[in-house]
Amino acid sequence: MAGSEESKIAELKREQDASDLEEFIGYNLKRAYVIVQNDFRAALGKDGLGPRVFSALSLVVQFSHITQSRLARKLGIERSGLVAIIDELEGRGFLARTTVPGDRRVQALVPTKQGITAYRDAQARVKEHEDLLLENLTAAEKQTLIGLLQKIRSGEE
Amino acid sequence: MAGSEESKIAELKREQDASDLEEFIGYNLKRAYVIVQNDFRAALGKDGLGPRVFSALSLVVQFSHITQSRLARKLGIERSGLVAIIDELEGRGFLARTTVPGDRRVQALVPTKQGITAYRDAQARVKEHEDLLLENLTAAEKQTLIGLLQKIRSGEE
DNA sequence: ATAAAACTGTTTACCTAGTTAACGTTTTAT
DNA sequence: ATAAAACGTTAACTAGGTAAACAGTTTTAT
Repeated sequence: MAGSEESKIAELKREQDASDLEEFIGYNLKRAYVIVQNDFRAALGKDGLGPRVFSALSLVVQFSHITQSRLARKLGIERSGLVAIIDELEGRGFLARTTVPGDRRVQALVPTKQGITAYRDAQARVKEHEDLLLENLTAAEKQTLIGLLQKIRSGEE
Repeated sequence: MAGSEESKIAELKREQDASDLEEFIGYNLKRAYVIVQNDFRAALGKDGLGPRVFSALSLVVQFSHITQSRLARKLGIERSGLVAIIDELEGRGFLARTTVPGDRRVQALVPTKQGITAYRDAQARVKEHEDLLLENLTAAEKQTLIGLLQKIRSGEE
């Protein structure tokens, strides 16, 4: 056992904060998520895109002409919930709902030039903030973390 | 480069799903968090404790006579938000708000016997479900994950 | 050919989880 | 003694999501 004065203090401090909760993946996940999400909001500012609107725009830019149903599935949310998100992006002039010749049910989502540049800009700012927030994690650690999180995600269809 | 038929297919599939979003820690964190949180709810059932109520109870059991302010700080939420949580736990008969002799502002939170057994029970069920959900992660991976998440958490005061 | 089933986008009502600002009470500092 | 701070609480608000129902459209069975 470590016997130095420092480690005893550190041990004591850890004991003080320690709780059953720390053992749960879910709890740690949530606490970390809240921190990163707050940083995200700080990165894009008060009138900037919210996390979910940013995510939707990202996918529309990358997968032009995607339908709302497919987009909702990709985001892992219900398509009813996507409506307000697309409304906002359309309202900001970042994408358009366009009709599709073969199928009058769907409306393909097409990013505008403005939407594309807005996304590139936001992407850069978020990345910058995230890098700063996580500066005490090495590149390898970040990659490990993403790998483990995706392993959790891979469980769901 | 891998040349087998399988790897080409796997590569194609990965490409199809790949998006800028996967690079963001925040996005991966959120998606994983949603999965684990849903599992948590499944573990405790429709009328079971919600995640935050469970967390609050956990800390009250472990730190008997804690005040609401200190508890809120431990949970990383505002003390105003804690009121409803404590109301619920008190309503279920899992804890009591008790007056403190020296200070008439505070109300020490004391778990009832019922609260303690309810917590032990819930704790076991959540752990069981979490283990099952994360069965494709090794014990070492889970520990690594927790360590990395706590490294993120350690950034905030 | 026609009826049934399935899919698309949408609205509405609801739920969970949290914040900020204000207030009355009590305690601490000056 | 008085000002400042801390405690628990309420009220109004924001964010993010679900479930159920709907009208219109397309696909599938028969």
